[in-house]
Formats: sequence, structure tokens, C-alpha cells
Amino acid sequence: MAKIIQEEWKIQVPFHLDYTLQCGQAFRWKRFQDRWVGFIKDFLVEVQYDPQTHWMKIRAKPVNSNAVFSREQIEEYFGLKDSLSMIKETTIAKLRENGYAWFIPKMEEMFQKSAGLRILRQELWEVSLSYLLSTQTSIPAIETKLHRLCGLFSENELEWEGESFFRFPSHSQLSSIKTEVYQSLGFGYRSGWVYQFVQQYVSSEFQALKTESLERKVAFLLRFSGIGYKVAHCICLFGFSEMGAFPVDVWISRWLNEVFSVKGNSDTLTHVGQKMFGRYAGYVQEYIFNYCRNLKPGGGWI
DNA sequence: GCCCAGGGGTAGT
DNA sequence: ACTACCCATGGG
Repeated sequence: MAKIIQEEWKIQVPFHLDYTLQCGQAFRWKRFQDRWVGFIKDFLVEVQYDPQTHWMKIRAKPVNSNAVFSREQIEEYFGLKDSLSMIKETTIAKLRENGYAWFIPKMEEMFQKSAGLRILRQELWEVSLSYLLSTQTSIPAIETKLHRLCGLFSENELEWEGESFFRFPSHSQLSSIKTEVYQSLGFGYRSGWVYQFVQQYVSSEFQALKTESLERKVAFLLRFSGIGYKVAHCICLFGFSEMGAFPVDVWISRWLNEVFSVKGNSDTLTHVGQKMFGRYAGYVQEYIFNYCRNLKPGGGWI
């Protein structure tokens, strides 16, 4: 019987757990009343965070015998090492440099509204497949697809307080899955993409990419069928921690048009966003996304 | 039922 | 290079 690890400590930097896990960068965290349950590395983790006291409580169950727990790992995963104030100042300086000083108050408001939202450090393999499934799909529907995919492997099941959770399938597990199975899971026209991606995926190639530039990463990813600019930038932002990546989906596209009157296809708008917002365009993008999605039709903030 | 979703591929200009 | 159109499915 695996031993449960319990730890709690005070977070010394701004943090918003709900925004971070709800904003559509990760799809498999499950929320209960005041806590979230999901996987970090080799642990099934229950996270509680009190925004008043800034205390984080963790309970973690190892999924294998060589799992080693550390706070470091948790803080790394939640992006707690990112300096949000530095990111904000750098972005604002960039806006001024680019002649968008008029937008700075609005930018500050957006940082304020999404305060504490951080980019997670997720695993490349899971991120890649998740966003391969994300095309023309709502976030709840992506969650359904991934839930079904994970449910294929009963050996990956772990129990937590009467609920079952499934580890994400490994590369070798998926390598024996046929296209028809993906179709039976409701992947639709993405089924072939997923099949091909699994066949073509070489872990060492992805690991080797980590030291390459964002441009080289994107170019590599674009060679896969089903990965275009948007998905490639999502994989770079959420899987490679490339904070300058700028995924353009329908929300970002509409927003850029409404606020800056720019139009174009995905790759054009990607470069526009990168130039406009600079080194941390990915963080800005996430704040824009969270902003748009939390905006009520009338204009207020939910 | 209807509309749209964290888009991408392809064929036609 | 740019555009138009199709793609299969599920959640709201």
C-alpha cells in the first residue's frame, strides 16, 4: 500500500489556483469543493490553496515505487518560479516601445483580472496529444475525449477517496492502439492524426528539441499531420515552457481584430502577437484568453 | 434541433 | 501567398 505524503507550506508569490487549472491549459484536473485532484509527475496529487492565508496543502500518492516527492517539483509544475511582476513590467515596456502606450491601462487591467494565473509545466507527451485533440473542439469536449482515452487502460487506474483517476497512457501503451479505437472514442477526423502521431513520435527527438529555438521547435512540430501553427504554439507554450509562444485560436483572433483591428490567418496573427507583446507573449495570450472567456455578453467580468 | 468549439488539410485561385 | 470549403463530434 502506497504511503500518502502530506505537506503544507506558505506560497510567497501571487497565485490563483482556480484560474491556473481552469483556463484551458490542462484538461484532466478534477475539482471538488475546495480542492483539485490530478497528476504531477509520478504522483496523484490533491491540492488545496487558501487565497486568504496563501497556504497550500498537498496530499500525494505515488503511482510507482521509484517516485520521489519534492516541494520543488510542485512549485515547478505550477510555475511558481515565474516572476509575474517582471513579466508584467517587461510586457508594458514592450507595448510602450511598440507605440501602444494607449493600451497600457487596459493591459494592466487584464493582468489584474487574471492575477496569479500561471503557466503550468506539463509533460510534453500529454500536452502534444491533448492539443492534437483540441482542434475545433470546446474545452468540455476535449476533456471528454481525454477522459475516454485514459479509460482505455485499466492498469493505469488509481483510487482517491472512492473516485478513480487514470494516469495518462504511455507511448508504448498507445502504440498498439488502432485508428478505429480512436474513432470509437469520438475523435472523429482527428483519429488518423492521433494514430500517426503515436507511430511517428520519438521521445528522444522531443527531448532534444528542448535546447532548440522556438522557431525550430515550431518547424519540427508542423511536420506532423494535424499540427498547425496554433497547436504547435500551444505545445511550445504549455509543453516546452516557451513563454514567447503565442497560440491564436478563435477567441484571440476575434480579440486582436476588435482591439487592434488586425485580421489574418493563424500564423500571421501569431507573429503579430509575438511582436506586439514580446518575450512573454504566451503569458499575455493566456491572460487575454482568460479575460475573453470570463467576459459576460454585457461586458462585465464573471 | 441548432450553433459553435483553444483548427488543419486541401483544392482552387 | 491567399481564400473557401470541408472535416466528425459533442456540449451548451
